[in-house]
Amino acid sequence: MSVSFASLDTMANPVVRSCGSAMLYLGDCREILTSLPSSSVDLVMTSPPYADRRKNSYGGIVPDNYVAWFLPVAEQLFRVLKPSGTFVLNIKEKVYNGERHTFVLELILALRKQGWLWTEEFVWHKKNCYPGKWPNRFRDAWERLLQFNKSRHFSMYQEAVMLPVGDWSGRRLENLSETDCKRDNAKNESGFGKKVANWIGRDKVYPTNVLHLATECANRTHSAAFPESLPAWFVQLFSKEGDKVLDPFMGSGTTLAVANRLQRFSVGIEIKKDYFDLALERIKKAQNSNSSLTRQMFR
Amino acid sequence: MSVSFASLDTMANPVVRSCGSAMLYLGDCREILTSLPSSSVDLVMTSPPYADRRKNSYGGIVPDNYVAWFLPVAEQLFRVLKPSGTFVLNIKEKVYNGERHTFVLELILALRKQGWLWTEEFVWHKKNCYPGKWPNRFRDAWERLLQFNKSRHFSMYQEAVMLPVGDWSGRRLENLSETDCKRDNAKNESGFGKKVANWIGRDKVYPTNVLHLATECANRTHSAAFPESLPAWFVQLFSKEGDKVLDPFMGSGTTLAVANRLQRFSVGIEIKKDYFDLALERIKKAQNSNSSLTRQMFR
DNA sequence: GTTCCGCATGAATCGATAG
DNA sequence: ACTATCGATTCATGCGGAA
Repeated sequence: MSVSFASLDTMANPVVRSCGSAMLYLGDCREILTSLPSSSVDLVMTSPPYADRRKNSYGGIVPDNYVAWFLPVAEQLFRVLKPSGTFVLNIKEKVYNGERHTFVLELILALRKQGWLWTEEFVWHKKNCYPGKWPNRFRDAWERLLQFNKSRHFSMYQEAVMLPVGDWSGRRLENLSETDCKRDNAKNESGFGKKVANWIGRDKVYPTNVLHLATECANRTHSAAFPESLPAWFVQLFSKEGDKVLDPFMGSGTTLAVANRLQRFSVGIEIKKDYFDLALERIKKAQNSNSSLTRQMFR
Repeated sequence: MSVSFASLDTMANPVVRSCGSAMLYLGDCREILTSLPSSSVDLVMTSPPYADRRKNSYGGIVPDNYVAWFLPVAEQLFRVLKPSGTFVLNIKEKVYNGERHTFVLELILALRKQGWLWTEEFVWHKKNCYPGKWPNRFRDAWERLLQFNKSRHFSMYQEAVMLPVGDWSGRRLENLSETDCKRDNAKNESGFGKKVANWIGRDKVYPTNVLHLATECANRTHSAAFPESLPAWFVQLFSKEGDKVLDPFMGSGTTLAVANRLQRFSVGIEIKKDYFDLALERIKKAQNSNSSLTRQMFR
């Protein structure tokens, strides 16, 4: 592991840290993105501040201004993304005055006008979503994962995210005792999904556009924005080893840590210093340890 | 069960059949809706014909014209719905030229301009979705269930859709063991794991806005677009016994049959005669038998 | 009567072929 | 070129027949 220091002389207070194959920028992504070369990124995977509830960063964007605020960023993402690349946006509108806000819908329409193709909308089903009880509403247990592309011919590595056959969740598990479950789960920790398939020893099936992942509560150090298995799934699906993954709203660096561990080059940008430091620390650790990714669960 | 004949003298070829507490209209809902009284319906639950690229198919609505086609219907629905009522729209955009079409997004925006409140978007996860394999896309396994209201104060009977543990009797063991595995793996700190154990002693659990239902595809008697448990859930959630439920795109009458069985008054409109006949026959049968609703499964 | 296995069946989508 | 049609692909589910 090597840590070096670099500077961008076009900016006022440039801070860059590289750690292995990861590069972390501290600053406003609207600025920093302009310094990245065109058509150099294979996958942009990000969960922008609003979905993260990080209201203080980026001046607390109110939903009505969200589209206008996001479009310049998206324009840069379009530029730095390879023609065969993919842009995955994790977002979910909140309730305002009793309604779901429409800024995500408007964002999709605006991005298309910008030239993006709205290829797909994945659903992330959060199994253990935030608890709560309201008289006119149930708990929100899903988020959008919007897939955008520059071209209809983009890179997709479906085999990398294949699943054990559906029989696994049905009859198979029924016959196993509880101790069997525990034992096999322990095995799974090192395998990141593949082991599960081998465990059954049967054919694999392709997943759907619905992702079943539990939100991680295990990590105490940072408020888990999303589980590692979420970016891991998209990193494996839309990039291969040696590709470059970009997260312009890095946060605590979940996407970067995963991309790094999966042998991708990664670029992260974060405007808040405490998050930046957190992410850097995390990448360093990931660089050293062989800690495994959390097991993914899809159905 | 009584079957009577009525006529609407404002229309050219009016056909109405009433069967018990259900009333079925044969004709174009844009016309027939105008004959229904204002503020008389508690729940509109419908799954309109999807926009389709084939002209021969039902309705033959081109996606680009979908919003313009739907708005007059929605205007009438707004009129006939009670202020405390709810409008649930089951819809999903298909892929056109490699992209998800945006007409659903545009429809939501247009409906809001019409005065509707976009209260919530439920996700119906179709566990057994249509098969297929493509180089750039996975199978589509979810549909939208858009909830619209006239007012922020609408009727909602959450207790009616709470998930009784008893309903799981067939698969409870599987569910528990599965969840136990996850708990052990996640080392959950928030007490979520304990909750799982409490489920056994607890009577009921509130659902989320994600519904897990399989499509009833190969049902010999009738192959419905959606399973009965889907409308059953919303009928129970947004209406009570003696309320009036309307489906302006009745199809084979799944929603009506369910509403009828749940002691609601129901009104169905269908433009195609073969579907109309099918629905009528179905209501008659439902009127006679005490067949239970398909078991619902949420996770 | 149970359980198990085989089979038809979908609110799908792409790419090639035909008009 | 642009649109309509068709074949190939794929998998959870319910039903019927077999053990």
